[in-house]
Amino acid sequence: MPRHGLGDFEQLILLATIRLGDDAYGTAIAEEIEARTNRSVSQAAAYLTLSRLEEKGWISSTVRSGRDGGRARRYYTVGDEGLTRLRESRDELFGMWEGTSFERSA
Amino acid sequence: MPRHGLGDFEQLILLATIRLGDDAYGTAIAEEIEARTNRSVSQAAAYLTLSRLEEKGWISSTVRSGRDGGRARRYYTVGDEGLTRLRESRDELFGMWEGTSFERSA
DNA sequence: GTGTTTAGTATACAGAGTATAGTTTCGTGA
DNA sequence: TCACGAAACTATACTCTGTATACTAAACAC
Repeated sequence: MPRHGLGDFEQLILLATIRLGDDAYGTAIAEEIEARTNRSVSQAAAYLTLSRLEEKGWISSTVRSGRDGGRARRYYTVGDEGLTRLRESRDELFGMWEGTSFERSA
Repeated sequence: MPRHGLGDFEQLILLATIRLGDDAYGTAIAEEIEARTNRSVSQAAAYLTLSRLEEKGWISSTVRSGRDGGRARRYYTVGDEGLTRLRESRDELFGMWEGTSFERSA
């Protein structure tokens, strides 16, 4: 039973990865989501979701040494598959939100 | 391990219920989602999610006889808890989407 | 009262979300 | 030079959500 699209957390992970661009590694991704959503995100949750997404081929990663020393980091990039899924999720969600009186603002 | 917020499908179900207003019963909710998202939704998926949401107290339901005859239907209404969860999900998602170059359009 | 349609239920299982705990790698300073 | 701490990442376990298949119930038409 393959799933239809993205889970809600997967979506946040992909968006955070895109946002961070060249600096998207595990801990930073978790912090980006925390910062923008006021929701606490454990590192483990982020890492586990990242590796599941990588297994599916929606993102890819490479290890690069930290520039300022420190332990090497695994940096992530969202691939074409991931971008496609994101667009689908966006269309579904925005289509349902539109015109609900919830659509914007607080 | 209670969950943080709404799953993606739960969100669609709540939004469809709000959209349909006075005419929100199981089959119609499934069809509303199909119509607005180009995604196929089985009735069973909709009913199961509706009853789970009701168990949590985020929506409520009453049975009313169909006006045009036919089998009686169970109509759903989103309660305060549900509305609150929806707002939270909206804020999280829109906050992450904003400014990603994915934000709008096709 | 059989057949058809619409509405809803039961069950089972895979997949996504979360928590707790642990390991590895590097820098620092005694 | 090695103990310590911090940052980055891993392992595992478990629950909640998502999905599919199959089934039951009520009303209508004939």
